[in-house]
Amino acid sequence: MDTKEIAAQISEIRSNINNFLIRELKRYTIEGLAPSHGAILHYLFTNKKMTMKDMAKAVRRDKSTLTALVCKLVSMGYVQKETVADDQRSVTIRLTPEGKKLEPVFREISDNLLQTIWRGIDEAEQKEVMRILQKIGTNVR
Amino acid sequence: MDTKEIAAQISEIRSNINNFLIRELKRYTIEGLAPSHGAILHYLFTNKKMTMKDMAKAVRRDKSTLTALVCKLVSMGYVQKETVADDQRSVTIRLTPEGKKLEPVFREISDNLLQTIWRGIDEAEQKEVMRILQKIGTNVR
DNA sequence: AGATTATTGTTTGATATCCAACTAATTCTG
DNA sequence: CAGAATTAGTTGGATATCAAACAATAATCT
Repeated sequence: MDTKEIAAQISEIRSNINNFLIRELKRYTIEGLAPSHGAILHYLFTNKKMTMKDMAKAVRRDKSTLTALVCKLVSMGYVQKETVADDQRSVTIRLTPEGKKLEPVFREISDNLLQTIWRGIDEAEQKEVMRILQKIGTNVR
Repeated sequence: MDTKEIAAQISEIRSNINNFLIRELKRYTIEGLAPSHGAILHYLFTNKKMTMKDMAKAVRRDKSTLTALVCKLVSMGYVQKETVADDQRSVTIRLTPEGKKLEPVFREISDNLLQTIWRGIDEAEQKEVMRILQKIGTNVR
């Protein structure tokens, strides 16, 4: 494949990964969640509590996008918001008990995805491609 | 970088490429066009005439998305539509004279992008990463 | 302390995107 | 050949996304 098609290839892989995740979420009957919501939950599984600002940075989305995404997670009962005592501007988000129940499902979906992506690609190749992708990432930043 | 972060890395690179293209398009005073419009034009530079169906497949977008994208290009005067004589369902699109003028600009933007992406990555590495990305692409399809 | 500046999050408006339902035209089939 | 099935494109509805404008609070400076 021509090296000129790198952008198209990256774009297609991203799109396929997205579809994979949406399909998997459906399969586990978690309908209506997008990968971005999954990313938020992912961070909450390890962090317990984060401000909107930090989460926006973590999931690399605009703060206004995060407002909408979190709003949906709250309405679905997976996440709750609370204002910070010492800084009334800040809002933290955390998992509800219902949200915590999602962790094993997400872990499994994540494992499935990684196994699918790296199928037939040995560890040395994986490391090599990650190294170059990181370089590309900084190049185009 | 951990191989588990492949999805996030792919996603970020795509996003950065998109931003790069939007920035470049602005720089050349082609405001209001998204990379998807650029992809359509790109195919019209080499193909002269394509049906909506074929173009949707080429740019990997839903046909309804293509309707909207082409609609915008038409309204901006870069593209024109015409129904096919022997199949009244089909519509072909082609560049207007105004649209043809964009070719050198797009060629330059495309060259800039490729040069940016591959900076400091030698040809063997480029080939290797493309090979593995292609494998990933089929894995996750 | 009071005024200015910076930060945090929400709201609003615009757009790309997909899916499902639809229309119109063509092709297939019995 | 007439009815059924397929195909090409559009329309409508939903959503993720960003940027800009805004409100509220905190920090800084004079």
